[in-house]
Parts: sequence; structure tokens; C-alpha cells
Amino acid sequence: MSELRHPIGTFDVLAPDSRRWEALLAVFARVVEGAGYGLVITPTFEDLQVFQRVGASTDIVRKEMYDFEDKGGRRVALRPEVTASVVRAFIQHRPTTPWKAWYAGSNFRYESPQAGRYREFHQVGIEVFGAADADLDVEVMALGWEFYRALGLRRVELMVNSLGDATCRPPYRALLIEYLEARSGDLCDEHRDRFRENPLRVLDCKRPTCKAVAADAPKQVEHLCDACGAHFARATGGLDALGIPWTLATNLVRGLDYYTRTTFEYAGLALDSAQNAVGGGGRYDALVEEMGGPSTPGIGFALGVERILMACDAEGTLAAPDAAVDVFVVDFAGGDAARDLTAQLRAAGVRADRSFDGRSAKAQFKVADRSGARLALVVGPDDAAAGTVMIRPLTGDRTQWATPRDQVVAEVARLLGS
RNA sequence: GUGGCCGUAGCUCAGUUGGUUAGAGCGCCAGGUUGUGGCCCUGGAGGUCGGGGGUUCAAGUCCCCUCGGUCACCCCA
Repeated sequence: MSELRHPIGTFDVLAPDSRRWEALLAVFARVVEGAGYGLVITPTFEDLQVFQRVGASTDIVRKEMYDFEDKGGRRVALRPEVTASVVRAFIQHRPTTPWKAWYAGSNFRYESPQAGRYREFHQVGIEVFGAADADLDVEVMALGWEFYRALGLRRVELMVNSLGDATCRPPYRALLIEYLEARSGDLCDEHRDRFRENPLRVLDCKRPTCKAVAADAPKQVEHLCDACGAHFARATGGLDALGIPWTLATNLVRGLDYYTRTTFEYAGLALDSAQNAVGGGGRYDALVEEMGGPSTPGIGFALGVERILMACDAEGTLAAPDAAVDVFVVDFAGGDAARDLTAQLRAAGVRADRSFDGRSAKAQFKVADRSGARLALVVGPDDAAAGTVMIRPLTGDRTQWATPRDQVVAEVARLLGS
């Protein structure tokens, strides 16, 4: 066992597994860029305040944040999620709205790892600022849906809820507290004392006692104000119009407190329930203003890369694409040909590899075979003296032939093109 | 933070009631073919048995501690 390892809750991804990551990111970029979203790159760490303003009362910010003091005495934190950073960037740069952004990157939460849960994990996501239209909710939910479909996933469920807004959430909240007050004896230990601070959390509690209470609790969707009700009807009607199946999840409460109106989650039905949340998001119309910016509506989602890959494993989709070079140069005449030919081939757009350290012809051919190359270029002492290169197909009819050294790159390009 | 299970070669694992120099398959390297891959044959490299302490004539094996992995609770992606 070597002494140095990756930190707890982190992991390395090497090829060929990493090719699945490349493929996943390429599919995501294709889907969202095809809808007018542009890549936004924000820092991996931010001033601690950026995250504290977003969710001071949530576990993610309270207990799981990787925060520390840097050498300049600043309190900073590795981002536990990306939305806060993107909001901060929006406020700082004030791009024209509607601003449609996508991202891909690491997030950090200090908790003990288990299946599908890591201290550093990866998300892809989108955010849109400056449009309150319910049709945008439809677009955002549909893009996530399309992305899963594009990966080949079939067993994904879209769950939708509305959390109301500043008009209808407070009265609903009061109603919920009143209900919980009457049933407080039936709540789990944790929520019996704490339901007054954050009553919505009880709806999300997985303990059987709380679940029973939550089942009969008043539902926000039945107590929406007229504006939120119309918004929700338009958003869900839009999903129906696009033929995207969805289910109403009246107890859906997300882990961050900034959501308003439409909230949603994607569940991977092929996964165990402990890690079946493969993505989630919602509207956050008050967040930009809360963080010190102009009053601006917003909506977005974040999808968990590790969870999605688990779902792909479970559904047997998204195989790692084969990576292969086109040509492998076998040189046992001193190495000049391997050095020069690989450079010339690459300059001509041909993927080319070679061996090093003067290995035997047999060893070089073994590596050539493993490389997946279609062609080998062979240069031994006789070829070098004659100024020729042997072209040898590595599959099918393996008859090889000699080609003049100064024509071989063009010849290879022609062979590969056909 | 709490609990279950698990740590032997790069990987997957075997290793008997404690007993000599810890093994296999795969992978890797070399040779069999002084210039030609996949199959085959032969050989080789590679291990402080996670670490520390203890019991014992003797510990990969038993005990304690510790570190790590993994899964679950909580929370979430």
C-alpha cells in the first residue's frame, strides 16, 4: 500500500472510465448550448458570505461547509453548490437579461462518504436570471429531462411541486405549524422540538412517524395565491404539452431554502432510494435581491454527475467510448522515424502514437495492437536505409507494403479517409 | 457524529485447528521468432499480509488500539 492516497470522500477517475465523464459533459453541453445557454466559469471557492446568505439555516451551509481562513485572514469556503456563485457573478457583472448560463464543476460538502455521496462531487447545471415566465420553468425542466434521455436513461421520474411565494407561503407556513402543533406528539425526536423553525423540513423527514404526519398535512399546492396557482398551472401544463411525464410531489422540499414557486427533482428509479436523487432545482425569485442584487427572478437546476453515472450503470447505458489512435509507429531503427513521423502525422490531423525506450519489434507490435490503431507504420534498419516506410494494416488483411518516406503521411491520410 | 461489514501483489482473490522461504488467475516485462501484434509455451519482476502494540516457542491467522475502505442512519447530488 502506498502512503499517499486521495483524501477521504474523494476519488480519481482514470481512463477508460474518464471517457464516460467526457461523454457525459459533451452531451450536456450539446443539449443546453442548443437552447442558448452559455458556459459560466466561477471560482471553486468564494467568500464565506456568499454561501451563508443563501442558506444560513440549512445543513449544507451550517454543518457541511468546507470553510477556512486563508493566509490573508479572509474567511472563504469551497462551494457546496454552484447557484450561489452564479448569483454572485450575476450581481457583480450584470449581464443583460434573460441571462442563460450553464456550468460543470466540483462541489464540496464535509460529511461522511457512502454510496453516491462524496466530499468532492460534481454537478452540471443551468441557471436563468431575469425571466419570471412559467414557460421558462417548462424549458428548464425539459432540458434536464432531455439530457437524461440523451444519455440513454429511461427510468427517471420528474417530480414537481410549488412552494408558493411571499404572498402565499407565510400563511401556508402558519397553517402547517398549526397542524403540526396539534400532531407534535407524533413527530420524530428531532422535529418535535424544531418544527416551528422550519416546518417544511418535516414534510421531507423520512422517519415513519413524521411521514405519517406529513401525509395528512395541508399542502402548499392547495394553498397557492392566484398568481402562484396560475404559474404552476402554466408550468405543469407546459410539461403535458411537451409530452414530458411528471408527478405531483406535494411534500417535495429541497435542501436549500431559497426556492420559490416551482421546485422539482429528478429521481433515478433504477437506484436505491438513498441516492436516487439524480438532480433537482427550482425557481428562486427572491434570491438575487436577498444577496444584494436588483430584484430579479431566477430558476435553475443542478444534476449530480456521480449519481447520473450510477443510474447509467444500473440501466446499462453510456458505455465508455473506445479511445484509439489511428496509427501506431513501430520503429526499431533507432527512433528517428518514430519521432518525426508521429509529429508529422499529428500535424496532419492523424492520431498517432508510438513506443519509447527502444523496445523490441515484437513488444512494439503488442502495444500497437492494444492501441486500437488501424494502421502500423513500420521502420526497421532496411527501411530506414531504403528511405521507405512499411504500411501494415492491423486488422483484416495484414499484408504490408513499402511506401516512400516522403509520401507516407499523405498515403496514410488517404487510407484513413476512405 | 453513530453503527454493520471489510483491509494479503497493479487488479480479483486463496491461505486449513496459529507451524518452515505467503500463493493463484489476470495484468506487466523478457525470451521462444538477432524485423512483425492478438493464440500458445517458458521465465521474470512485483508483498514491510493497512499501521502500532500484545499473547505465544511460533501470528497473514488470536486479542487490543489505530488508520483506511465500504454500506447504512442523518442530510443530500
